[in-house]
Amino acid sequence: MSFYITTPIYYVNDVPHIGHAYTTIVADVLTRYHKLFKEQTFFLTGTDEHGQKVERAAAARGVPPQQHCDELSKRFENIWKELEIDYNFFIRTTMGFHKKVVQDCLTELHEKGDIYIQEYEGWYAVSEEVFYTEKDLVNGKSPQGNEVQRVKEKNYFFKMSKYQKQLIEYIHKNPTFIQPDYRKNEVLGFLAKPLEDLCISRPKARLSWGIEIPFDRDYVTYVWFDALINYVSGIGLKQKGKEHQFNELWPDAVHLIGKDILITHSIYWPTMLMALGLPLPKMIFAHGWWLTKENEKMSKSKGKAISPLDMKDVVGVDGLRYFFTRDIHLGNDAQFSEDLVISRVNTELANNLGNLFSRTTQLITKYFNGSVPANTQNIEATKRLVQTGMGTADKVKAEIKKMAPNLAIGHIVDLLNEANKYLEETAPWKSAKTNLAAAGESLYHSLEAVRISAILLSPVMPQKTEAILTRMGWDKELEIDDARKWGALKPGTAIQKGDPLFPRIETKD
RNA sequence: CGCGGGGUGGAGCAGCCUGGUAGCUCGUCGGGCUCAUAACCCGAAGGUCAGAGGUUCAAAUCCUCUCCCCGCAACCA
Repeated sequence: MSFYITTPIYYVNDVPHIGHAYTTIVADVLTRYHKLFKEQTFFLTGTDEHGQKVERAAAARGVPPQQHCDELSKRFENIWKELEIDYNFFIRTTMGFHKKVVQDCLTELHEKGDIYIQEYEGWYAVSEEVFYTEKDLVNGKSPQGNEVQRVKEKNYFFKMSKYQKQLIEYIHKNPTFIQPDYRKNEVLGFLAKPLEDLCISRPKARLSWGIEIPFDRDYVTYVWFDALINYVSGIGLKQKGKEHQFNELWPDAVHLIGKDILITHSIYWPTMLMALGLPLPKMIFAHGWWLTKENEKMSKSKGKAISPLDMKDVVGVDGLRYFFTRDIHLGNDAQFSEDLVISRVNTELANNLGNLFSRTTQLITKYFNGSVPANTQNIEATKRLVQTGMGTADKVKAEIKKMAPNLAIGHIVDLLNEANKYLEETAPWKSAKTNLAAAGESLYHSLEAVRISAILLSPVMPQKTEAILTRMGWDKELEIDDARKWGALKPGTAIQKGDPLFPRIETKD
């Protein structure tokens, strides 16, 4: 059992924004969880680099398109580094091996008869270099108001329609193939109408920045063929020596996407795979959007106040990762604002986790010379806490398997709440004066709650949780089994005091 | 009749598929504690679940209709 997750490849010309960051962070968090579960994982992301926009942007700058892409692609790689994204491979559609795989796929489908050439007529706006259909035209001109002329052009088409019936059957037989369920219904609704075939080429005369069609050197392939293939080329399809890796990973593939590209991923891509005789990915999961407080989609024009990515400077990278994972039910839309981020981070990270850790370590320092007290279980309340704590790891795992990281974190927060209550109930700051053993017991178990929570939160906040665990002398490689074992922390271990790991963030007003 | 999502105490949401005392977080109010990052703990107020009709012993939950928000609308060379 392995876990292979992909993000879409981002259009290299785009400035990295909240949407890119959200998808990528969620993919990273899920990957790290599966690693914690000791599964083989593979996380693929990258950039989509061909097409007219890139060609034009490069020309406008007076640089070769490849150089333009090299520079812009780096912006994504750099920001992923900042956001602690730990991908296995960063694919770029301009990489040689990828082009080769795309061409091999095109050849295969051409030979099979699933790609054919056909002549079309349309209205061409010379100044814009864009084709329009009859219904696009406004008063006989392009939507931008430019002159259009009638032009004929030949292009290659993929026989998508041929696989429509097969795809519908597949979706019915595999109810979790497209998630959430309501997205599956949306796709089935789309498939209720006859599919048209997919145009997959552009003549070089109009677009040269693309992958050349191997059986017709006057054309390059366009968008979908170039881009979607990355999901299989990136893990070794049609590459010598990588067959094993490909076969191992591909059937477990999860495509994490935004809901805007649901149709391309749930219809174009599966039919392409069917034509290529490849199995379909295990799951296509479409997530929702972050909206403004007014429930509007975030856009550059509207969100001028604060860039969501700048939130990492306010709440830290781990704080932002926590918010993205915790504050939204994967699939749905949710609101994003500075207030919401700060509030979530303050209540759950500063007040709940940070403060619990802080009070526990300070009491241990004060009454036990900074070394972990004995693990006894004589107090009634201890048993209840242990009971909750032992079950947390499996609850977290179950929620992650259901693609519900927000609920997974919810179980961890529950444990932390329990621990805070426990501390209140057992009041070691009082009992230390009359019954040191009882105080030690309650501090030991409070600390265990923190240790287990930290291990279980490590996929979400790699840096902060490492800092917590280091302070309690826990330097093992993290795995979920250690979060199942209540009492694994060795009595006598030295605890380091330190500054608050999650300082409260003060709001301006 | 384009497709889809949503309308649940002041705010943000869960619950709806598989009907059966309306739940969570924040906020508000009162109390406790004082180890801790003005944190932590206990308690309270506050909702006829957008509206109407229907099915049912029973509906936020199923069906029908209406109103209101919000997205998407690929391919279309």
